[in-house]
Amino acid sequence: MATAERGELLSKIRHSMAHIMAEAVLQMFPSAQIAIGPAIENGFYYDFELPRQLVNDDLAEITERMQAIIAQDLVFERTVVSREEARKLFSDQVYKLELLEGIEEDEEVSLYSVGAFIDLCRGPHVETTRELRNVGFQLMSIAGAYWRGKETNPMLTRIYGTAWENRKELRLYLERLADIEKRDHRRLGKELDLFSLHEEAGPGLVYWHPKGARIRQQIEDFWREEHYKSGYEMIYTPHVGRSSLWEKSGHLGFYEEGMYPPMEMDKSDYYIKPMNCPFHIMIYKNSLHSYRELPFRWAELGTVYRYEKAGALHGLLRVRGFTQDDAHLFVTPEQMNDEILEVLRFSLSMLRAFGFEEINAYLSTKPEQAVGEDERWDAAIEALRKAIETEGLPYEVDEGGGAFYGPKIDLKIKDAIGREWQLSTVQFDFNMPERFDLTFVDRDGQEKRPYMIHRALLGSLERFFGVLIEHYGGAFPPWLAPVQAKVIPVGENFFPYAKELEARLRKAGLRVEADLSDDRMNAKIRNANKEKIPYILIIGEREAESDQVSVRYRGGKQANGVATDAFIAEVLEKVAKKEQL
RNA sequence: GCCAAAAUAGCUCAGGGGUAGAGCGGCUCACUCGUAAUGAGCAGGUCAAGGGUUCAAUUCCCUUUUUUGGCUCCA
Repeated sequence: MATAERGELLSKIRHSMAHIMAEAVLQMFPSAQIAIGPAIENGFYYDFELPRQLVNDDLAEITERMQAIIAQDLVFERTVVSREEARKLFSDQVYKLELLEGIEEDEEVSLYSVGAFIDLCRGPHVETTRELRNVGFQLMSIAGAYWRGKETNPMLTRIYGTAWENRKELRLYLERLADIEKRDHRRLGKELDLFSLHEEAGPGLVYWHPKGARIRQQIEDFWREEHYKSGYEMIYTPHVGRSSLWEKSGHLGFYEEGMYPPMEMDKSDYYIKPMNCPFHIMIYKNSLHSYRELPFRWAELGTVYRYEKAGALHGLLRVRGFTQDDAHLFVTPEQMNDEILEVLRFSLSMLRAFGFEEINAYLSTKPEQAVGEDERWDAAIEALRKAIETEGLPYEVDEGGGAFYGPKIDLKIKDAIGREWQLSTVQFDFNMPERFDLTFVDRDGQEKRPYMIHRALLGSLERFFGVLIEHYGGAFPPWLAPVQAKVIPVGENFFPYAKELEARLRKAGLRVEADLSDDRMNAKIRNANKEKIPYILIIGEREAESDQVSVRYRGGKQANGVATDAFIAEVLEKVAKKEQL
C-alpha cells in the first residue's frame, strides 16, 4: 500500500477509535462534556470534562466498552444538518456549541453517528466498526489539556490511545516504545554514571560526573578546534551583569520572567545572564571598528541560567542552567551572504561528525510584531534561504515564525531511531545593534550598522548530551567513550601484566581501565558490557608471552591474537576518524 | 504555571495504622578461575520535608519540595 494511502487509512481508523472511545466514556459518564477527539501521530485522543477524576483502572473499563461497541458492527453514518438542528442536538454540549460557532457560514455542518454517539465532525471515518475488528489499540494515558490549548481556558481530561491496523503493528509500536525507554538519557545517565540532578541543590541544574565530563571534554575540544579552523576567536565573559545592561538590551522588558531574580549589591541590581549577547556586545563596543576588521566571529561556551517553568523541566533536554555553544558574528552587509553560508556549512559538518546524517532546515520569517526595516528583513531572509538552497537541504518555511528581532534558520536532526531534535539555530538580530548603537566605519568614511548574527551549532551542551546519549543508546563511539578499553586479566596471576598494559595504553593516548577486582573474568566481561565499553581486552598467559591482546568488541565480536601495537593503532585510527565501532 | 500520578537502602522495586524487606550494588573473608553473574558473611533507611488526625503515622489528611506523563510556554 502506498504510504499516503496507508496514512489516510490509519488516520480514519484512529479518528474512528476516538469516536468509539467517546461513546464508551459517555456510557460511563452520561453527564460528560465532550470536546474534541482527533487522530494524531500513532493514535488518537479525546478531551472530556468529567464529573470525577479518572484513574488508571477506568481505562480498562473504557477499553472493554470500546471492544463491545466494535463487536456490534455499527455503521458510521454521515449526515448534513442545518446550524439550527445542530444547535438543538448539542444543546447540552457547551464545547460542541462553541465549535459550531467557529464553522464558516458557507461550510456545511456534518455529523457522524455511530450507534448512540453523534459527534460534530468533518470525518472521514471507516464505514462500519467491522473494519475495526482487527485494529490493535491500547489506551495509553490520562492527561490534562486546556480547552483549545489556551492557558486561560478550563483544563479538560484527555485520554490518549494508540491504534494500528492490526495487533502485530500495535506490538511493534509497543516494542518501539520499550526501545525508546531503554535509550532514555535519564535512565542511561544513571546506569552509566554520567550526570545527576539534585533536589537539594535546585531543579534543572546539571551535575556532570567524571564519565559525563570526559565526554563533554571531547565534545568541547573538538568544538574549539573546529572553531579556530573556521576563523572564529574564543572569548570569555562574566556570568552576571548590572540591571542597566539588561535594560538596555531589552531583556528586562521582554524576558524578565525567564530570568533568575536580581541580586542586590552596592546599590545595583545584578542579574545572572540568560543570554550571552549583551556581553559579546560589550567587547564590540570597547573600540571603534573599521570595515577592514569585520567580520568578527566570537565564540564562547557560555553558561546561562533561565527560569524555565517548573512543568517544562525534563532531564537534560530542558534545564535551568546550561552552556550554549554560542557565537556572535558582526558583519558588513556585503559579507552577510558568505557568512551565513559558512555558518550553515560549519553547522552541518559539526552535526555530521556526531553521526547525524539526516538534517532538515526550518526557515522562520518576519512576524507581525517586529523591529528593523523591511529591507533588512528581506535581505536577511534571502541570505538564509540562499544558504539552505546552496547546501541542498530540505527545508520548510515558517511564515511569521521568526522572533521579533530577526529571521532564523533552525536545523533539526534525526537520531538513530528517527526522532527529530532541534539543535542548531542561526538568527539575525536587528534589535541589539540598534539598542547598543553598534557601528563600523565603512570605506566611505560613514558610520554604518553591522549585521549581527547569533548562532549555536549544538544548541546547549546539556541538551546535546541528552540527545547524543539517546542517539547512541549509551554506546558511544570510541572517540567519545569515557572509557575506551577495559583490560581484563584471566586470573590474579596476570594482574601485574594488566597494570603494565593499562599504563602502556594510557601512555599511547587511550582511555583505559584495568579491572583488578576479585570478580571472575566472566563477571568482569559482563560488567564491561553493561558499561558499554567499546573494547574489552582479555589477557592471560598467551597474550603476555606474545605481546598480543584478545579483543572483544562491544556487541560480542572477537579477535584473538591481535598484536598490542596493532590494537593501539586501530583504536587511534577510529578515534581520529570519529567512527563508530 | 495548569491537570494528574509518584517519592521506601547507592540502583530497581515489594510492603503497609503497632517504628521496615528483596535483588543488584558496597564492604569482609574464602575461591585463582580463558570470553555475559563463584560462594558465604556483614554493613546500609529520619520510608522526600513540614504540619494535622490518632494511644500509636513510613502508611490516613493538608501544605511544601522534587520527579514523571500531558497542556501551556520556550524573548
